[in-house]
Amino acid sequence: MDVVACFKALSDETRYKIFMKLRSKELCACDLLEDFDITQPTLSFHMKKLLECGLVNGQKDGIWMRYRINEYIVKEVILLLESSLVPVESLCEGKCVS
Amino acid sequence: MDVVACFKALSDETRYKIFMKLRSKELCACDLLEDFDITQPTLSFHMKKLLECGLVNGQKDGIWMRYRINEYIVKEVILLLESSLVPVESLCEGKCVS
DNA sequence: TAAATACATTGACAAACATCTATATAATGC
DNA sequence: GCATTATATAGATGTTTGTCAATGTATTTA
Repeated sequence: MDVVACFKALSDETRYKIFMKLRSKELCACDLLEDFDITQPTLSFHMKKLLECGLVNGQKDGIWMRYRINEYIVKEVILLLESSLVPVESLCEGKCVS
Repeated sequence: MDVVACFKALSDETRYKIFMKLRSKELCACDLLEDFDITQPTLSFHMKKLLECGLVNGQKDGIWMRYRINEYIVKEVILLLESSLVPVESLCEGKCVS
């Protein structure tokens, strides 16, 4: 899991909105295309970024691509962010014997 | 809180590492500079990005700048990511009366 | 098999970004 | 006040990114 790639994927306004539109919903590219003022190739470019980092899964279904959030990866990203909230004491701060 | 700006801040390998180095520690720029193979102006550029989005706070202390993670903003980012994990039922899916 | 639909890929291009050197600013100590 | 130290800013530059038009590739249906 490349967390920096995940952040990069979410660091574009359009991709972040796409990600949020996928909350608890499977959507195909044509659904998403209706909601954004971008061309189909641009959407395809953005979906590729979201797929490559793993935040979104894509499944071919006939002529459609069904996209959905990969909760496993999202949870991993959350865990890494939470690790930045560890209280000072638990990090030893040079006082631990080990 | 501009969550996309936060993701953008963390979407660079160096900045992500800086952020992780700040876990539960206050560090000044000169501390950070030792750990990375970049020039001082480049570090300053990265710190500005981390400050602007709010993920990191900076406090001037004499000639030093003391940086630390802003837990409040990190928690907000985590909450937004968690909202992408909401189970389908709770989103109504068009079946709710309201 | 031919047309239509959904999506991906390519190539081009302007804008944004990460980096550097050089210089400026601010605080400290002599 | 002057030298030193820590950090910020400005300007330049090569790289990456987001976007589009044009085209390619599957898949379904007539």
